[in-house]
Amino acid sequence: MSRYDPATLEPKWQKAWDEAGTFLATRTGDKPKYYVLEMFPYPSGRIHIGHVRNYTMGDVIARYKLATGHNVLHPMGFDAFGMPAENAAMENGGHPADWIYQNIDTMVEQMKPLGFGLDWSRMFATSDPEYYGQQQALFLDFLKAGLVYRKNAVVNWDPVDMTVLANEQVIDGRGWRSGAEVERRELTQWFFRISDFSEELLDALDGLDDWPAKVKLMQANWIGKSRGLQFAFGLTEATTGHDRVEVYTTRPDTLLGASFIGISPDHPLARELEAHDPKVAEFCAMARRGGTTEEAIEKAEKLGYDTGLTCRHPFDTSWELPVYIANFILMDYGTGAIFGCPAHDQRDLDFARKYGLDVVSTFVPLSGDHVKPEDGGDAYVPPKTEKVHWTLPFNWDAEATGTEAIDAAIRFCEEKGVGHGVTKFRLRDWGLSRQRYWGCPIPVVHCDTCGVVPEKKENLPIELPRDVSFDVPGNPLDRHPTWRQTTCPKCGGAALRETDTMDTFVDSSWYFARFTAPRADTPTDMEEAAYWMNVDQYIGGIEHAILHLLYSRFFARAMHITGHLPEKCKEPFDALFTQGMVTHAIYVTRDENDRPVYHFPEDVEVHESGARLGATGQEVEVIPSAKMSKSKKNVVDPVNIIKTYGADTARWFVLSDSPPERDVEWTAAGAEAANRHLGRVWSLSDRIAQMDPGAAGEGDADLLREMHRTIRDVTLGVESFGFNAAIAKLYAFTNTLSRSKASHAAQREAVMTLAQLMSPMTPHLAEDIWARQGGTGLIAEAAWPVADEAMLVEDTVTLPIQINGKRRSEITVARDASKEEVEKIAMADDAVIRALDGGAPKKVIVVPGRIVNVVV
RNA sequence: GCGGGCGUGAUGGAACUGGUAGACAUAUCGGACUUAAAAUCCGUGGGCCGUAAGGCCGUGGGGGUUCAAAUCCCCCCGCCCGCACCA
Repeated sequence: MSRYDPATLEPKWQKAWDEAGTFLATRTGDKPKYYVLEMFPYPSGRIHIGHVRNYTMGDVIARYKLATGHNVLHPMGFDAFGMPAENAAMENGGHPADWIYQNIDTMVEQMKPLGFGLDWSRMFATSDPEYYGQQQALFLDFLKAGLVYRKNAVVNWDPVDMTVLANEQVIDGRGWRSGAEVERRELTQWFFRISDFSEELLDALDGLDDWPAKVKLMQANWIGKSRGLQFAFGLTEATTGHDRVEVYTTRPDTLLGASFIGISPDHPLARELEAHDPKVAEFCAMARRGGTTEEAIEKAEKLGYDTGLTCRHPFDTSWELPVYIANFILMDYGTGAIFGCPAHDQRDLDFARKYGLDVVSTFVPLSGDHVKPEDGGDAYVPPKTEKVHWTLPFNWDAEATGTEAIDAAIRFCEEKGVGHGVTKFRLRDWGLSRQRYWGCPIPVVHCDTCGVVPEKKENLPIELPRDVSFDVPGNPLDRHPTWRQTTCPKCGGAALRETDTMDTFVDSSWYFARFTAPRADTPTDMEEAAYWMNVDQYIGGIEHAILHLLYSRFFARAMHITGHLPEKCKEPFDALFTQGMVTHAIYVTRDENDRPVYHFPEDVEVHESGARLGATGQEVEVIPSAKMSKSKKNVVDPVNIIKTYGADTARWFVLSDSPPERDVEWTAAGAEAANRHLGRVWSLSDRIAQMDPGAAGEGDADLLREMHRTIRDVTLGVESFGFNAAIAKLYAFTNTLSRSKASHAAQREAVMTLAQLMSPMTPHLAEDIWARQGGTGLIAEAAWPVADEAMLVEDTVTLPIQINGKRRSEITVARDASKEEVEKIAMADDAVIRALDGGAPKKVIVVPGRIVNVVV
C-alpha cells in the first residue's frame, strides 16, 4: 500500500503545470477574463508565512476562476525600492541592488515550491530600469498635464547627521542613529495634485460595492470633507503687514464661546513676530522640535505663547481675544489659525485651563445631569446630529442639532458680511520627493538659464549610478562626482540633475497596470490594459487601507488623463479583500535581571501541563497570538513547513480555522492535524481506487446528495471568501465518504469531486487523486463541478419551536407547509402543551422555513 | 490624541438578511486494534443542578430595543490597524 508523499508528488505536478503552461495568462477564445492580484511583496529576503496565506487566497480564486472558464491573469512581482536595501548597504557594505536582487532570487525560489498558479513570465521588480524608466515617462506626462508641481514642505531634519529622516527613523523625537533632537525643516519638494481630486475620490467610493465598508469609511474620513466658515478676526493693533487673522472653523455655531485665537508657529504672523522678538523665536524653535507626524504633534503637550496681541470678536467689537502661538496648529490645514472654544473641545479646554482663559458654554444637553466645563466638567462634545439646548445661539431655535446650528451660523455670518461658508478637505497633496538613493530618479534637470526642465523621453530611463557608497549619511546622488552633471534638454547648456528620488508609493501605484503588458516600451499597452483591467479581485493587508489604495486610485485617474489607461480604469480595483495576519505564540523566559529572553517555537516543547525548553526543560511563559516578529522569535519559516509537511498542508492550514479577514494563529498541532487530514484523504482515494470497479453497494443516492450539497457550499464559500467554512464542509464530506458503503462508481465520482473541490487549496494532492482515479487531463484545467439543483431540494424541514424565545422542541413539517399548518402542528407539540398548561398562547410567531415562537 | 476594526467553550472558530449558539477542527478523556507504541477507527467534548426526564446560566463587562440579539443601539474595558518619509 502506498502513502501520501508530498515530497515526490508536489514537484511532479508543478512540472506538469509548467509544461502545460496552465497559468500563463492568455487571451484565448471568447472566455471572460479574470484578473486576480495580491499586493506584491517587499523583497526582504525570505518569504513569511503571512505571504503564504495571502498568496494562497489569491491562488484559490485564480484556480477557481480558471476552472469556471475564465482567462485568468495572476501575476507576481516585487516592490523593490525603499530604505531597507540602503540600510543593509550601510550596515554590511555591499550595494542595494545586489542585496535586493539576491533577495528576489531567494524569494522566488521559496515561493515556487508552494505551487501557486502564477504567470511567472510577467514578473518584474520596480527597481528594474525597464519598470522605473516607464514610471519616469509617466511622471513627465503628469508634469505636462499639470498634475505635478513643486512647493516647500516640512521634513524631519537630523541636525547632527545633516540628513532627512523618515518618520520611522525618528524615535521619541530623536534621530535613530545620531540621537539628536529632530527639527522640522522646510525643503522644496515635488508634489502630485491629489487634492484636486478630493471630491471625486470621495464620491467614487460609493460605487465601490465590493470593497469592505470599513476601508471606504477610513478613506472617506481621511479625505475629510468639511463644511465650515472662513472669516477674519481683526487685530486690535495692526502690526507690520498684518491687520487680521484669517481662520477656518467647522464649528461657527460656537463662535460666541470663543476665548482665544491660536496660530501655527509657521503662520506668517508668527514668522513676523519671530523675526523681531527673541522670546517668540525661542518658543517657535521649541515648537518646531520633534517629528512631523500628526500623531507626534497631537500627543505632544499642548503649549502656547501669548503674543500680547488681541483680536476683536466679529459680533462684539468690545470683546477682545488674546492671540496665542500654539504648537498643535498645523500650517498646512485650513488657514493655519483657529479660534478656541474651550467649552466644546477638550483640547481647547485643556489649553484654556493651562493659560487661565475664559470658558463659555454655548449649549447644554436637553436633559440630565450636566456639569458645565466652566464649572469643572469635561468639554461637552455631543454628536452633531444630537439635539441640544442652546444658551448662546445667533438666530436658530433654542433646541437644535449641531448640524442645524452650523448651517444657520454660516448663513447668519454671510448675511452679516462676516466670512463665507467654504468646503475644505483634509487630504493634502502627495509629496513624492525623497532625499535617498534607492528609488526612481525624478527625471528633471536644473538649468541656470531655463530653470527646472523635464528630461526628454528618449533619454529615459535616467538610471541610478552604480558606483555609490553609504559610508556617510545623506543622499549618495548628491555627492556623486559625475552623475549630476548633464546638459539642459532645452538650451543644451550645462545643467544639474534632480537628485531626489520618488516615494516608493509611486512604484506601487501603477504596477497592477504594468502587469497587463510588462514588457511594453510605453508604460502600458492600451489594448492589453483595456482587455485585462480592472483588477477583478485585489487582496492585501488592511494596513494599506488608506495610503496605497488612495494613491493608486489617484494614479489610475492621472493615467487616464494622460492617455495611459482607458476611462473604465479610473477605479482600478473592482473588488478588494483585506486579509488578516498569521500570528504565533511567543515563548519567553527571564534572565537573571528579569529581562525577557525569547525562544524559537522549534526549541520549545508544548504539553498540556505547560511549555518547556526542549534542551534544558526550563519552564517557558507562553504569550498567545502575537504578530510575528523576528525580535520576538515567534516566526515560522514556510521553507521548514514545506520540508516537513509539504506545500498543500501549509496552504490547507492557513486557510482553515480562521476566517480570511481575521488573524490566524499558526500552531504546530494545527499544521500536523492538517497534514494528517490530507493523508486520510489520500488513503481514502487509494482505497477507492483499489475497489472492484463493478462493486455494488448501498446508499449511492445519499452519498451523491451529500456530494451535491458540498459542491454548493464549497462553491459559495470560495466565491465569498469563506475559505474556512468551505474547508469545514470538505472535512464533513470526507467523513461522510469514508463511512459510505456506496458502490464503486458512486464513491469514485464522490472522491473525484472531492479532489476538484479541494484543488484550489491543495492542488498537488488533487491532481494526484484525479490521476489515480483515471481522470482526464489536469484537474487544474478541468471544469468546476456544478451542483444539481434537483438533488438539493428536501421534502421536509425541521423547525425549532421556541417558547418565550427559548428553544424547547422541534417539529418536522412539509417544506411547503402553510403558516396555519405549521402553527397547528406546533400547538400539538408536547413541549408547547406543557408550557401552555391548558391556557391560550399570547402570541404565536411563525417564520416559514425558519422558526416558531410561542409566547405564553 | 484622532480615524477604523475586532472580542463566542480549554483552543482556532461556525451561525445566511435579527430566527435551534458552539458546525468543522484541535486538546482532553473513554473504547477498539496492537506483545507494546505510533498510526488508524469509534465515542466524549460550554458551565452548573439532576440517576434520568429535564431545568438554570452562557457569545469581553454594563444597560437598552424586540415575540426573538453573538448579530441592532448606548456606555465601558482589552487587543489590533492607520495617522501622509516603513513597506
